[in-house]
Amino acid sequence: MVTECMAGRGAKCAVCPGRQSGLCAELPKALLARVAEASRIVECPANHRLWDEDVQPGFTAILWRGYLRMPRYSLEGRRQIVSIICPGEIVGEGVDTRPGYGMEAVTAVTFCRFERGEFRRLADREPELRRALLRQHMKRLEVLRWLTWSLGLQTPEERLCAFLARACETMPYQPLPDGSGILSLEVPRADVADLLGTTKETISRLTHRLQQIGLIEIRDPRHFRIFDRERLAKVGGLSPARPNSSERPGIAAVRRGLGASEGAAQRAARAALSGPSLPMSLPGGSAAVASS
Amino acid sequence: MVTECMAGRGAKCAVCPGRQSGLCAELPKALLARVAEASRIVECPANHRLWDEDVQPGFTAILWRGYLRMPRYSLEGRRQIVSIICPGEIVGEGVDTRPGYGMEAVTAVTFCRFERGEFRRLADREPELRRALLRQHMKRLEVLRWLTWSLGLQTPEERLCAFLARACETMPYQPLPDGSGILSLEVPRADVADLLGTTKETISRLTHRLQQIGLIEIRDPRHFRIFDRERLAKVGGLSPARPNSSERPGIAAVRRGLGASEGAAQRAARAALSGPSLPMSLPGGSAAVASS
DNA sequence: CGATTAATTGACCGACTTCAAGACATGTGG
DNA sequence: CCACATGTCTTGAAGTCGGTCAATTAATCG
Repeated sequence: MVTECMAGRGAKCAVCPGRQSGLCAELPKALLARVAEASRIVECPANHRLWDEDVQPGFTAILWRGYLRMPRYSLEGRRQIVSIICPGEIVGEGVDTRPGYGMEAVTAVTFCRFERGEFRRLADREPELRRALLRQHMKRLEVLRWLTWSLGLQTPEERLCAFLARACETMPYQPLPDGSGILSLEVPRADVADLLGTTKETISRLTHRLQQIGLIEIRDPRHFRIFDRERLAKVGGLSPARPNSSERPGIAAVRRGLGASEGAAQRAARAALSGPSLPMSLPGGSAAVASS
Repeated sequence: MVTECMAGRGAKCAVCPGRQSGLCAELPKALLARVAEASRIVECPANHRLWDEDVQPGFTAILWRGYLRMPRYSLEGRRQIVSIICPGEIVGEGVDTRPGYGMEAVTAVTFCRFERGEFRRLADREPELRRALLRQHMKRLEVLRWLTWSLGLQTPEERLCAFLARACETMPYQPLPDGSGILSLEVPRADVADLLGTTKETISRLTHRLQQIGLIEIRDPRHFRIFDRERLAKVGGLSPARPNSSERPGIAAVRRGLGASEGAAQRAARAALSGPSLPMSLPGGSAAVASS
């Protein structure tokens, strides 16, 4: 199942797609070399289980390519995906060592593998690495908080919009001259559903609804044409107003924009109006205010 | 609003209720003294806002007494509480510095306050503190993951049971000779509702339903008599996680035993029947299997 | 190609939200 | 001590979103 690829030690990072994002992007070159030295490259196919929910992972990894999911099951056998790990992110070190959650490859993946304790030993010696690690933890926590918030008080429709908007930053997205772009959804419907706390049926219905109202176009189940990313993000409650997003945003930009929604005062004012409607309800037919 | 209490430096930890739990419990005495030296004690009343959602907190704190909540609002003004902080926990350092989330006192609180950077400087010098801090982060992440999972695929009823079971560990709980005990719910209904992603009405209805079936008894809105913690935990689905020892007594026991009422095996069997029912649905009227 | 899996679409219905009003406690001032 | 206000909690009735079940179509792969 697991193939080890013995690329030349030095060449590793040069060809790593994750080099520019996530943890590695934050490290100075000398340190990066030392980190690379301690690891080896591994790849495994889609749906491979990196570790089971009741087993402590014996290693740490930095994801090169592909996507991981972190599921937890209910007693009835239903599944909630607690996070999707994207290229450049680190897994297993400190954050993911609690039982109850497995780790599986959504797609075929390639990653840098550090044996047990290796990474921690490095971090103990290198303050720079430690700080980068802490920032990674914060990002993970941040994303998880967003998901919690979203599951708590957004509709599936809003969640899907938010998901798609973020996918434009974290998954293959090819901009077209007219401002739209093609998003390759690397994650199957079922996984999206289980991440967003809904069902595949609902996901299907919603994507088609978004198509009806002209937000997206479904070319095939895995490829959407996105017409208006900002509007998607807005419906998804990500960030009402983005200051100056230069093109080619990069992951960091999303994360930053994520929390910076609006001031407390503004929010309080709106709440005081007692208007219970969605800020940008979709014509399609979600609750919205409609009647009155 | 904020009262500073100038207790004698040395005496601080001796009288701190949080001394035995959370971060401080993990530190060696000498280090603890150094940590205490760097802080001062502050208290503030219920509903005081420690910081706003769009403001970076200028300090770090270890909670002595009382409870904090971490809310995030939707655009319509609805609120999701992303975490409840209990005595002994640390806030503001690294984990809570992202915008979008405020921090408010649920009850009157007392805490150890470290000025900006003070704590981080300490952690940079003290590996022990760093490790303890990391463990704290993991716990926070763990709880948040549980909440995410719960919001994703538990019913409000199950969530409430889980919440009550955990409250028996984190809030004043007085055991009675007959095996039951009195739980003082320090958190108002509205906060519980916003934590569990439901409404105060539903919380009210559910507590009364739990009373009807004899799981709890409502003495007054803030005090419940808990008859069977294990069963509560089970209904709440709290078993899969935390085989980790060294936890406070009680919750670890959930995994064993479970009495004659119903075992996991039985439940699994039911699930296998493709019965879509709740694992321990209550007579009150939740789904149940019924038809077939 | 047939066979298996993924995605779609439709019909049904029930748990929860919403809206609204009443009960209950607590506090304030006259 | 009562009247009144305020806030928390409770209870009822109605409406609906989204889950479940089921059946069809599309994609994928030996």
